Amino acid sequence: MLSLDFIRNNKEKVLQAAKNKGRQVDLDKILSLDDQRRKLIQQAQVLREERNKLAKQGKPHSGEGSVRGRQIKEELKKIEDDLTKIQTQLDSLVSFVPNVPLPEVPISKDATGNKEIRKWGKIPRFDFKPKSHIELGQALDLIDLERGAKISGFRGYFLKNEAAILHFALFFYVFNKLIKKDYLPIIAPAVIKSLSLFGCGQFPWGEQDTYKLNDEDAYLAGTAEQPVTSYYSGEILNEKDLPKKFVAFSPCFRKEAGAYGKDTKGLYRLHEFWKVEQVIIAKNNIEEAKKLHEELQANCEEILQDLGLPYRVMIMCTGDMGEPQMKKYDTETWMPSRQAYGETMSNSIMGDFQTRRLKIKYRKKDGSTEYCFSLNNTALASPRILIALLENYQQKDGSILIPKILQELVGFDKIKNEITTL
RNA sequence: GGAGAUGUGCCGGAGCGGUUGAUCGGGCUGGUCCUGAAAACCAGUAUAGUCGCAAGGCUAUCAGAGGUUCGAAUCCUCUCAUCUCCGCCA
Repeated sequence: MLSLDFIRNNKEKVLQAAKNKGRQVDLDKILSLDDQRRKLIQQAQVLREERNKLAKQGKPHSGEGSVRGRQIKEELKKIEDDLTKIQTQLDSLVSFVPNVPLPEVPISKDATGNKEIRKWGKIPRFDFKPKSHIELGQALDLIDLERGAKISGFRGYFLKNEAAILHFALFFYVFNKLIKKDYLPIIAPAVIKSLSLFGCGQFPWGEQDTYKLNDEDAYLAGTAEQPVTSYYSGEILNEKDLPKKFVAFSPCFRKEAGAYGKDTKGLYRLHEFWKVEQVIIAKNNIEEAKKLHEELQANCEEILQDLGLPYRVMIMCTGDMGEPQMKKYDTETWMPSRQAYGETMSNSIMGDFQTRRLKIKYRKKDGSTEYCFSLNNTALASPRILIALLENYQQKDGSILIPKILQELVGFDKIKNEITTL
């Protein structure tokens, strides 16, 4: 959420940003509502002041004071009702104003405007017809999509045998790696309240992509970003404790409401997956935030390099970034069956967009307070990463090699070309 | 799921209709003293909104939302959270 002051003083900038992100906002309406709001607040304040003065005289029960008191009560009631209406309307409109991208972000309507900034690794050349992870999964009894659909529904899956072990080992490996870099390990709840979802900017835009439970205010998180960024909501942190770096693990649930017919086969687009996420709560300083953003980026690239998976890094253009974001890198990993890079990590600077909604501040040395900045990047999401892992490492004999770094953890160095029952 | 209790500032803990944003104690920050430290003493120590160039004023906030009243931390209703006991259960 942007502050009304910022909107007022940067009207053109905000308007342009919304346009570049393909969003419509009515800033004139917002500013005029804000004017009305402030007038009403002033009127209410004057009345309350008078009421307080009368009350302090301590006149009991009847007399002139109580007559005026009753008048004030009525006038105040009317003003407060008007104010509530305007405030509600204003809050709703402001909550829809997207964040302003940084100057270096390419301006474009859609994904075609994303720019590749870096590439790593060699795309494997197979001297045989490589299988997709679906075929491999079936041949080696690693993935059961049929029974997944039978039991869980569309996009359901079972991971079995070595794939199940690999899935676990990847999380553990990545978790430990980031702990060694002084990220605080945290396991986050997946059942969360709308506060978190609104605070992170998932709502109001992404409601149709979020599972709502039957309880009054309970949703399934789409990412640990939501619970973990909200962790300090309503709190004031100490400047000396910033930045707070988390490595968070949680299940993730997504309805994929807008994705019917997209990536319907295999492990690419699922309703339910697990993820290790990096989350940072930082000072309100864009230069520092950019450094941390690069750190988050370096971490996820290091993970792909450890795993020996070829990838490229994209800077996302205005039209392909979310509303809360100021700058975003997507890291895409090579997936042979797609003959393309597929998104595996997403790294964003949110500025104070989320922290303003969540009311996360920090106290500076001079005693004043300011909204924090928030950032987050995937560390590893599985099963999606298994696509790259299984497909890139497959061998002519039908087996699949395991990256060195995981071998000790999983207890084998290859998935043999035979159905194993572990 | 059933029964009961409780929710006050960074923490502990008063207050139970009328200058209470809130006694007091602790903590924290600054200062005095001291070779240094401790102790002691002095001062300061919430957040948000709003008006103002500023100094500063005003308003709101005692879990949250409503209500009663001229006036609410104090009374009423609902919600939420926590604790204890029973039941169930990884």
